[in-house]
Amino acid sequence: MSPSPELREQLIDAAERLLAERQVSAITTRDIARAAGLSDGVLYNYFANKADLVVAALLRRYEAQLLEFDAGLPAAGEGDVEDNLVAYSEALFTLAAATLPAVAGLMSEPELMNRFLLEIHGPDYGIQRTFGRVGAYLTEEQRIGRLGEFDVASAVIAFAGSMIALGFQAGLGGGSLDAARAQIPAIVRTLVTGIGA
Amino acid sequence: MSPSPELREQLIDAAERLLAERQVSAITTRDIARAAGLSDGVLYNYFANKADLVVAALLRRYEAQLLEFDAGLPAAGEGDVEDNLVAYSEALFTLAAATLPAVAGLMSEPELMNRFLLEIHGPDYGIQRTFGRVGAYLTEEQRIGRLGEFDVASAVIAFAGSMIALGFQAGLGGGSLDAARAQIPAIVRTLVTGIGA
Amino acid sequence: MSPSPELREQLIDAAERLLAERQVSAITTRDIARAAGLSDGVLYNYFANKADLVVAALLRRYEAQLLEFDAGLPAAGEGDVEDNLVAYSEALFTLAAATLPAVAGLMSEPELMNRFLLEIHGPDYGIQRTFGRVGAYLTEEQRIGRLGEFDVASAVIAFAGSMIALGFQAGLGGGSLDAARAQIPAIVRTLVTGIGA
Amino acid sequence: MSPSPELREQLIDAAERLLAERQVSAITTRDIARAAGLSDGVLYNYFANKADLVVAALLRRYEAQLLEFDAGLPAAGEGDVEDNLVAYSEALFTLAAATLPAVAGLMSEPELMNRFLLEIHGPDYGIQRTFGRVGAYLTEEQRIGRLGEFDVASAVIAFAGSMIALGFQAGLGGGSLDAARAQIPAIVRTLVTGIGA
DNA sequence: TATGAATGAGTCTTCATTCAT
DNA sequence: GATGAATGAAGACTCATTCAT
Repeated sequence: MSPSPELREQLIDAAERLLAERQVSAITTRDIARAAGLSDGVLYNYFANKADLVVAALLRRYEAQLLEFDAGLPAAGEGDVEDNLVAYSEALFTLAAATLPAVAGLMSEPELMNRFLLEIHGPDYGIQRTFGRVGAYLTEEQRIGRLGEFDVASAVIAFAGSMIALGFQAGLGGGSLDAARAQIPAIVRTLVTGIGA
Repeated sequence: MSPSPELREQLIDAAERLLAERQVSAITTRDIARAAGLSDGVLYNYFANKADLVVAALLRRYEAQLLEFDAGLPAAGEGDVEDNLVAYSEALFTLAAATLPAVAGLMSEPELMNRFLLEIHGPDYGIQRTFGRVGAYLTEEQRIGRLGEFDVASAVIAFAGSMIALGFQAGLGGGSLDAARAQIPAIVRTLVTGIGA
Repeated sequence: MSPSPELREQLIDAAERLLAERQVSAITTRDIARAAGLSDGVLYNYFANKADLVVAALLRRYEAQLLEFDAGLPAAGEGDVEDNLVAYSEALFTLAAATLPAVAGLMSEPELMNRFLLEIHGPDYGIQRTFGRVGAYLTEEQRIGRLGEFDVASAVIAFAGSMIALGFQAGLGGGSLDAARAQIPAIVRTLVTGIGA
Repeated sequence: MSPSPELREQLIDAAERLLAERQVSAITTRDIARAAGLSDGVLYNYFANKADLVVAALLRRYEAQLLEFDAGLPAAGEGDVEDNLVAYSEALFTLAAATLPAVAGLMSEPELMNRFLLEIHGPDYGIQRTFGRVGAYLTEEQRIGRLGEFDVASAVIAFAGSMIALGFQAGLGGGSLDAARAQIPAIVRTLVTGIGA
């Protein structure tokens, strides 16, 4: 039907779509084929096996979310520091909310998990990049004196972790993402001022 | 053989044990029966289906970990505040490291996940209780002036989240738990002082 | 239905029966289950996989044929030597005709072939036993002077080989086994007298 | 690309090559197409189906081996009779070693087997020709008195069968072809002198 | 009530064959 | 005629669940 082999794309798209609604283990090769409007066997014309396709879809999904993460992040030295930190935190929150379910779903498939982590652990991917972006911002603001003395690595964990916890609460508790997002400024405030006497 | 239905307990115990080493999806009803030294069918005399048994086992497991969490936490007003916060953080970290894999494993079985969350969202369970414990400590220290002004709910998220992120890093990156644990004091320090100028 | 686990036997029986009419590769697990009047999955309650069941069936089949081979073979020193050699040859022919198709069918499944040969290469099985039986007879007749000087190993190959070739001709050419069997005395005669001037 | 349909030949060549290394059942149409440097579908422009192509390749292969068999066989009346018989036997052994695996492989595909046998049973092919060649030699040597009185047909079976048995032993027992070949003179000697007292 | 054998739907994967370009 | 992507039937194997004993 399609003249050129963009069926590969169709398959990845379909898998990506399904990944957005269900866990990996709840998606069958037939599901993917159906979702792509293709027959059962096509998959194996483009991928060695189900795992290969799923990893491709996960990477695509992840990459898209990373791009979104990068977009529109404020630069150090501009605007209000705390506002900027809120912006960074919101991006982290969005990323966590979109990424965690899929990553968690991977835990039931150790093989997939390993494949995925292997692919993702280049310098351009994932944790490195995300945390790097936040760390770079904090470092720079610190250098120009708009933030105090603190351990940047610890701060990155605190920011990322808070957003992950917020995402978890929303994801698990069934609460809305928006309600969770509303808590971000207060959390940022707390991280900025500290809780010490 | 056994006259009284403590087979139910045996089954839950066995399932709990298996849950400690493998993901839900990698555990078959036969595995559980074998581990319990019982026959394949008993399960259905005490539980409607596999899901019911697994949920029971997860709750048991979770409860045990919560008890451990509670044990030995310092009281407000005693000792050094920051030392106490490190103790709380370590307990949170241990809980996260022990709990996250199992919870993540649940994500592949939406039905189980829902059932589990439903059960867990009583006031005596889970996040409420855990967060409550931390929150109570912070509130009390704040009241007696050993901590400053801050939003307790936000602080709880910051502490819990940092520990979750640390656990994630260790779990996914393949790093050791001990290496991760070593970072706790620095993180607590950051949370106490804040990052503001 | 059946009270005791003789389903294992039923399965082997069914496989053996199918093996008598078709090649291994043309027999599906479902075929075997159907033939045994059982459901698709039973097989895996008694065997690790299809190969295990097939090997068991092949061995059973082979063993039965070996028993038949042994039965009624004349002893050295009794009766007419050439008559005895005809009897041995007929037994070899029967064995070859019954065994070759199945063994040949195995060649398309290297794994099965290896498994089968491994099992069969005990001293009590197969070529060793068969050839040994013929070799022992020849050696004894030679010792008591009812046969001349010759290399026993070579003679065994000549006898067995002739019968295999006869079986092949019948099997492949579509000729009847009886027609082939009728040629045995002449062949034995030739082997006894030799073709030298 | 190629204007004339010698693609047919390319396909047969490729199939023949693959047949030399694997069993029929382990060769896919795609394998053949790839080996021929052609596309998956061409096959069906020149053959009704896979079976047709495979049969053509088997015949080609068989024919080549028969030619090789014919080449360099000694003529009756020349040289030493027993040396000549060894030469014939070696040729038979080589033929058996090269042919049996492929033929055995066919047994898993009854349809192919039948087609192959049908084609092969012309007077110019196969057993007829091979056996005929050996038979003709024996008959002639017998006529000129260099061999004794014996039934030629039986002798042919004895020679061919011994070589087949030797090939089987080597093939199944895992022994080397050379080791098997070394036994040929002793076997020929036995067939010449006979085993009678 | 406990047993554990039997069930059979469901999973991934392979591959001969077709057919639009 | 040649291409090679698409098809879909079929195969081996797993496992939650049932039920006769």
